[in-house]
Amino acid sequence: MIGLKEQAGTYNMEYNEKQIQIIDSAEKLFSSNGFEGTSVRDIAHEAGINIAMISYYFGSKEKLMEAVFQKRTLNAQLRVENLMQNEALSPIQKVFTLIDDYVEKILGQPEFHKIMMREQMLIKNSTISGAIFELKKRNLEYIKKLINEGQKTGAFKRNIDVALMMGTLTGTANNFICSESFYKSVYNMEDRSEEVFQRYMKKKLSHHLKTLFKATLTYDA
Amino acid sequence: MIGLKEQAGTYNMEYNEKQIQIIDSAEKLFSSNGFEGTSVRDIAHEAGINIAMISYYFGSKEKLMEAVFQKRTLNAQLRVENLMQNEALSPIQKVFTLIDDYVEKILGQPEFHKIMMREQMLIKNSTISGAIFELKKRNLEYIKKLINEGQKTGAFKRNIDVALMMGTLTGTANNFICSESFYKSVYNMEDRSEEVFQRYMKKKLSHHLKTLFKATLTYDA
Amino acid sequence: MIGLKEQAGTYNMEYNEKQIQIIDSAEKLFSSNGFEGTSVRDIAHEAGINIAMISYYFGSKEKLMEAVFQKRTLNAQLRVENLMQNEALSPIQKVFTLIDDYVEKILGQPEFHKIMMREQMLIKNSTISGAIFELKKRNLEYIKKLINEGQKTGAFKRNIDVALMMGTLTGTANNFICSESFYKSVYNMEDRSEEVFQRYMKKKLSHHLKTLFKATLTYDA
Amino acid sequence: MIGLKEQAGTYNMEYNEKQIQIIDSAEKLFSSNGFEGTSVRDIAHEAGINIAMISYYFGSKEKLMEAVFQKRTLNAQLRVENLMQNEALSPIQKVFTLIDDYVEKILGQPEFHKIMMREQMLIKNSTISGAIFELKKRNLEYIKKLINEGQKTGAFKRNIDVALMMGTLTGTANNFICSESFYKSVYNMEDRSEEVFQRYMKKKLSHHLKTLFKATLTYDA
DNA sequence: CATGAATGAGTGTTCATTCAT
DNA sequence: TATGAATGAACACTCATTCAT
Repeated sequence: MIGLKEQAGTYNMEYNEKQIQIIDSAEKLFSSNGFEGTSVRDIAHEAGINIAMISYYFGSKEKLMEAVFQKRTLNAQLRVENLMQNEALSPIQKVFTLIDDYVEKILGQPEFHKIMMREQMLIKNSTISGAIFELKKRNLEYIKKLINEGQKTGAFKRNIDVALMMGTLTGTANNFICSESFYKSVYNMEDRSEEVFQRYMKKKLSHHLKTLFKATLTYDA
Repeated sequence: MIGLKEQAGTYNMEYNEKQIQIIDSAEKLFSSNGFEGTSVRDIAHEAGINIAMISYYFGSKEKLMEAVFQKRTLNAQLRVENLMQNEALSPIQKVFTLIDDYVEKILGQPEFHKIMMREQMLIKNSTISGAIFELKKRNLEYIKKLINEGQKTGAFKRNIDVALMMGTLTGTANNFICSESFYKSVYNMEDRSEEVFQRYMKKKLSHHLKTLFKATLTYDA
Repeated sequence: MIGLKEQAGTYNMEYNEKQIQIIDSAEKLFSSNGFEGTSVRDIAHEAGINIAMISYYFGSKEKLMEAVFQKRTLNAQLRVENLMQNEALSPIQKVFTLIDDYVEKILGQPEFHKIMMREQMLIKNSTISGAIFELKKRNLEYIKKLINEGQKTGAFKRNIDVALMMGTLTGTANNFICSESFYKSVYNMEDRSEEVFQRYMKKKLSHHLKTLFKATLTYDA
Repeated sequence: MIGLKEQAGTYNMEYNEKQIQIIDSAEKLFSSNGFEGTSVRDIAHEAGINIAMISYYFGSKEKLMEAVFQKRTLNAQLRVENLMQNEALSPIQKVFTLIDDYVEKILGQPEFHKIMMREQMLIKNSTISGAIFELKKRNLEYIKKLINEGQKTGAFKRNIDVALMMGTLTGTANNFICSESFYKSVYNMEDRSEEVFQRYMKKKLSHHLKTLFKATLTYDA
């Protein structure tokens, strides 16, 4: 309990092996079965630890959820910021990089993003949904700047709804991870390994989004 | 229990007043609080009926969920079929109609679509996720035909990934209903009535998707 | 664990600083929230020591309780013995001194006496309730002697039930500490400091009991 | 649950057989082992009912406690009121009746009064301790009137602290039920049946208190 | 000598469901 | 047909205690 208070809310908290085990198991189960659909017993069993440890380490099931969230969100922000400041890339190249990054991230960690989606969907505002809100707002600002850049140089057309474009990016990717089996069937890849399928889809999804964005950002209707 | 077996799985089942009350309450609560986050007691209370009625009428909480799903999905299919057969519309007009239809439907019944999303996300295949799968497959075939039509007339370019286009349509719309409060904030409409905001967003979202689709379908990179 | 066995049951055991901290915190919390209502975590936190120390020093929560009891009871006995042997006082003066002593003791350490009351009430015989039993028996004998003295000199009337008189003394005082807020309200002293109220009540209670005892011991019905 | 709300707080609530079983078992166990020392599982087992029934019928363990309290307190008040209005009795006769009543009640239901004592002792104000507070206040007023009556007729002396007299009455009786085994030993009645001992002690305790009160109320120091 | 980590049994409560009527 | 009563399993969480260091 003592350790708990010291760590709560900090970003540099370092988890020990058991805590990481718990967080990973929680991530997996939350995203498979939902927050409510996952019991602390399930998590403890999956992680191979005693039930009481979860309360011991994280205080509560919800706090554990927050830990899952924080641990994963941490680095995402930094990457976007760096990209924006890279002056070697043209606006459209930046957009493409953004797409590649996002597709890579979301297809590489589908479980985690499912959790985030689920949290967003809830009406009652959890700590987490608030954090997601802030994250999106920040990202929106960065991307707005990026689009503006392109518009100034004439590379992008005017009248672009950046928020909805962002919604299309995340929405399309989220849609994919929620419908993996559907896409597997569509592309006749039911028998391929998960890895092969994922690599294939990363390419496809990335290409699709790039086409989409390039057309929309540059094509004058 | 007797009535149950006769009804299960049929499409033309007619529900009595109480059953409809139950289904409506269930839809509302499931989408607000999730499937696991909603208790049968909550549903019974919301519907103003006895707890036991739910098991009595629907057999189980899950079966009730299926009933919610079936009731709402029923008509959707017919509309798509009709649209496809309408020879008065050009392919792009059909695409636009499809978009309008979908936006109208999803923003008009966000609760229901949230349920569907949640079900899709689950790993363990429920009856419902299977039904969603089939629904999507059918829709995909229709839309593929529609795109082909356009490609034949030269209105649409080649190399279009219809499945992912569909994913973009549904994904963008789903993303919106999951992030309503985010968009409200982005468009500075926190103080507007729910109705006004919804009407505004229907237009915006529809326009965005049309631009997106027109550019992507017709612009040759 | 090693030190434990040596200490258990002895009367002259000397506690170190930490142990005294623990005992004091335990006394405070036990009397506020009851034995079952107090967790070792609470005690550890109150005492500012590690949870494990309690088991380490005292073996168990119950043994800690016994330590609380023993520490406080130790000196009480000696004072009664001394009083009885004081030949300078008349029987009624001894009774009055006894009353003053008891009131002083019980109002000065209400927490501790609440614990004792609680232990006495329990059906299942704890080590402590046994110790209380013995304590009361010894005290009864002393007081019987005292009353007999007075009866021999004719100062006290015959037919006095000493056990019940003792019950009245302790019962009245105990009743007070269990109903402090009631008495505070009765005497309109809600706003006075705890100290002022306690001093006031010591006087009142002492006077009341003296009147009671004098009347009962000397008044011939 | 529905029935619960209708009944809560009412005085005329009628409990069904199972509810009474639960209340009786709860009373027994609470008074033996304390509130915290009694688990709902214990109560369920003692009452021979399912654990869940306790929450079902009473909402919570605490509410059950309140039910125990309310059920028993109900009639006590009425009896005191009636006694006060009885014009056939002299003040001292009323006091004696009060004593007889109280002794009868408390020795007849020692378990229940132990619960009340325990609740009173707690620092954190429960609903019950509040109810006890009110009960005592009301009773104090009645008894004050009674004493005043006696003082007007000259039967009782002046300068009587009614609150503390009441404290002596309840304190002495409470002390007895908390120390039954002590008194059994004192009066050498360890081998007598519970019934015989109780009858004997009712007489003794009643006599003691009457002597005490008569002496104190009438003897002019 | 001292403690953070860990445990398994226990807590009160809520769950979806079934039973008796 | 309809329901209040009842159930056993499960829930998140806390407990006093022990262990490894």
